[in-house]
Amino acid sequence: MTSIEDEWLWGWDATPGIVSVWAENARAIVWRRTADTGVLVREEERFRPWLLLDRLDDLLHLGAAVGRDGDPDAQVTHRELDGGGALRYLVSARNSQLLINTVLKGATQRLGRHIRHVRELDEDGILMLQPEEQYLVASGRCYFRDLSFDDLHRLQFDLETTGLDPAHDRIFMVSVRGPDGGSQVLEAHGTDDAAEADLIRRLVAVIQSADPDVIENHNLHGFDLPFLDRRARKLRVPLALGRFGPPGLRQRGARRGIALGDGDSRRRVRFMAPGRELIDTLDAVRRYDQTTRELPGHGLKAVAKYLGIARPEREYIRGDLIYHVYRSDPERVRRYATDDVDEVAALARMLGGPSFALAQMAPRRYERLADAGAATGVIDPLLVRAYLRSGTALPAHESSDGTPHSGAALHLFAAGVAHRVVKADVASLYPSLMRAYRIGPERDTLGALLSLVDRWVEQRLVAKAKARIAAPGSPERHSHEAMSAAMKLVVNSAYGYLAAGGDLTRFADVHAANEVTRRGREVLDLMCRELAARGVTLIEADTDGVYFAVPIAWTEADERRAVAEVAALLPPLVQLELEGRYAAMLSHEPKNYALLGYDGTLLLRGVAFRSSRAEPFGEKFLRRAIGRLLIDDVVGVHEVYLTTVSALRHRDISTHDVSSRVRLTKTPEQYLESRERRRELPYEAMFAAGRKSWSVGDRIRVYRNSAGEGALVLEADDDGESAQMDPRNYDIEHYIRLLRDSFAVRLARAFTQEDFAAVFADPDQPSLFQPPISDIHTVLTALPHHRTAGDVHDDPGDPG
DNA sequence: TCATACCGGGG
DNA sequence: GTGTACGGTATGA
Repeated sequence: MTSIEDEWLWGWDATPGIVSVWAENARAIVWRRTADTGVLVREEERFRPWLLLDRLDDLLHLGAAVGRDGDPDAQVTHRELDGGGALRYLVSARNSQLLINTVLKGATQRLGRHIRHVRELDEDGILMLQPEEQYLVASGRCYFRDLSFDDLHRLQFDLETTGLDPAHDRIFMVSVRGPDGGSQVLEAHGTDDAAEADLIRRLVAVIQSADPDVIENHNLHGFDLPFLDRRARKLRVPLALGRFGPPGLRQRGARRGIALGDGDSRRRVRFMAPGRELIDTLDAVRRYDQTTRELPGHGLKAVAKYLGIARPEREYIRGDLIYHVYRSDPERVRRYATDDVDEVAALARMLGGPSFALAQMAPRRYERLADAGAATGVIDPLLVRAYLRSGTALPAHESSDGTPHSGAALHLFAAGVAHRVVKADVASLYPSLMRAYRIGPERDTLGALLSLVDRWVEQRLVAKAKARIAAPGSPERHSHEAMSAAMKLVVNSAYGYLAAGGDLTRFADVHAANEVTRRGREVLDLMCRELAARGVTLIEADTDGVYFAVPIAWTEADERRAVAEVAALLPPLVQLELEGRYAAMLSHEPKNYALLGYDGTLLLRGVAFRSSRAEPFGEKFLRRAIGRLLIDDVVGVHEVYLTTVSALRHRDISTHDVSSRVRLTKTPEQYLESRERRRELPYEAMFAAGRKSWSVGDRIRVYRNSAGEGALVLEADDDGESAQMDPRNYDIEHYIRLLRDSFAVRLARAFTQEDFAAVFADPDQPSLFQPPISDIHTVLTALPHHRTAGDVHDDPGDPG
C-alpha cells in the first residue's frame, strides 16, 4: 500500500531503531536500539558499494571482469538507468576499493594523467556518496524508525579550560551528564601534563561506560572536540570516544567545521566518533533562529534564558574568569559546569527535534543532517534516492547560463506615523506558488521535487494534527512537533534549492526560481492593488506581506473582511492571512519601523532602531519617545527629549548608559603600530585604564570623557568585589549632539521639517518663531514613487 | 562614503 | 567529498 512517492519520502525498509551507522568497504555496522527494552544491538551488514557514471569507458580495461548486473563472471557490474540524465550508469562492485581503483585506473588511461582520487574527476561525470549514504540509499533504511527522541541514549559533556587556545591552555574540569540524567564533575588533580592526561582518560572511561548513542554540547564541533583532540594528541592519551575501530577521532570535511593545523589550508573539518552521533546544539539553535529570528544571540546562556530552560538560580561566570574563580571558589565552577550540561540536555531536546525527524526521512547520518543546509544537505540526498529507486538517470550539475537571479519585491509606500495598522501576509508563499503553478526544475523529469513538496505539506498537516491530540510534554507530542518542524524546514527550502547559485544543487534552476519570484511579485502587487481599492492606506510591502492603515471607521471585522476579500482573489494554495493588528506604526525606512500593539507593547524593527552598539541612553530615549509619538503625544515626545538633554547636563545618566559596546579587533601590538597615524577610542580607553594586554574579540564598553578621551566602563562582574565604576565624567555636549543627530533623527519622518526642528530644538536657544509644540501633529507622507530597497537614501536634511 | 569581508561560538 | 543563512559590524579603496 506504499506508493513510490512514499518510498521517496521515507525510504522503504522498515528496520526499526537505527541509532548509528558506520560503513567501510562493503561492510555497514548498524547500531539499533529497541524502543521498549532500551537494549542496544550491533549488526554487521554487507552491502554492495556503488556509484554513478556518465560513461562506461573507464571500466572497459577490466575486460571480462566487468559486465552487466547479474553477470556471474563480472567483479564490477553496471546497469543502465532510464531517462536522459547524464549519470546513466549505476556501477557497483564487491568492495569499494575495487570499485574506486577500477574507475581511477580507467580515468588515468583516458585522460593520460595520473588520477589518484575521485575528487580529481570532473564532478559532472561521477556521483559517489559517503559509504554510509551509499548503504542507506541502497537499502532504503533510515535512522530512528519507531523511535522517539527520548529513546536515544544521550550524553552531554562540557570542558572547562584555562583559556581558548589548546596550544597553551589546559582542560582542568569536565562536567558530564549521562543518559540517565545524572551528572558528575571530573577535575584535574594538579596543573601539569600528567594531571590533565589523567582527566582525559577518566572522561574517555566515563563515556565508554555510559555508551551513549549521541554526544551533545553547545559548540561541540567548534570548541570542545577540537580542544580535546588537540590536548589528547599532545599528551598522547588515546581518545577512544567511539564504538568501533582504533582510538582517535575521525575527520570529515565540513564547511562549518574548524580549520585544522596552523597552515592556511582551506580545509575545514568536523570530528566523528564511529558508532556515535556528535551533535552540536549550536547548529540546532542556528537552524531554529533562521526561521524565528528572535534570539538575542546564539550563546548557550542567552538561548537557555530566552527559551526558559535556565534555572532561576543558575550559576554564571564570565568566560575569561572561570579558571580564576576556580582557584578561589571551585565549588562555584562545579555548579556552573553542571548547569551547562543540564542546559545543553534541555536545549537539545527542545530544538533538536527537526534534525531527529529529518533523519527519519533522509538517507544520511543523523549528525550530518543536524548540521546540513536544508537544500544541499537534505533535499539533494532525497532526490538522489528517489531517482535511483525509480531506476532513472540523474542529471549532472549544470552551471547557470548567466541568467541573473531576480528577487522579491520591497515597496515603501508611506513614511511617518500611521494609525490602525494591519499586517496581512501569505504563509509559505514560494512553495505555494511552486505547487500552484507546478514550477519545478526543468531537469527533474520525474517531477520528484514537486511531488516531495506536495507530500511534505500533507505530512506537515498530519503531524500537526497528531501533535494537537498528544499529551503536552509526551514523547508522542515531541515526535509529531519535530516532524512538523522538519516538514516546514524542507518545504521552505524547496525554493532555496531551486535558486541555489553556482551548481550547488543537482537540480538548481534559475529560470524556475525566477518564475517563482516573478509570481511572488505579481501576488504582492495584486494584494497591494486590491487592498488599496478597498480604501486602505498602504505603508510597506515586503516579499509576502503588507502593512497598511485602515480608515478610522473600520472595525476589526471590516479589516478581516477586506483581507478575506483580497485573499479570495489570489491564486489557489496561496493563503493570505491577517497576521497582526496594531494601534500605530512609525514607518522609517524599508524594513525599519516601530509598531505599537493594541495592548501597549512596542516593537522596534530594523537596524535604525536596534543595534548592539547603540548607547543605552539613546535606545531608552528612542523607546520612550516613540511610545509617546505613536499615541500622538508630541508634547510628550518633546518632554522626553528635554528630560534626556537635562539628564545628560546634570549627569543623571550613568556612565554605563552613555557607553557603547565594542569588540577589540586589533592586538595590542597591531594597535601600537597604527596608533601614531590614528588614535582609536576603545584602545586608548584600554591604555588609560592601565590594561595593556587583551585578546582579539574581547568586548568592552567605552565612552568619551569630558576631556574628549576614551574611557572604559568596568562591568559588574569584571571583579567580584568592587561595584560598577560610574564616574559620570562623560562629555556632555558630545552626547547631546549624539542624541539629536543619531537618535532623534529616527523620528524625522513623523514630522514636517519645521515641526521636527521645533520638537528637537536646542532647549538653550529657543526660537521666537517656533509654533507651540501642542499644535504639532505627526504626519504620514505618501512617497510618490514608492521607494524600494535600491533607492533608499538618507533622512531629511539636518534639522537645526 | 560605499563596497566587501568577516563574524556569529567556546574558556 | 562540502556547500551560497543572513544581517550586523569592521575594514579598506
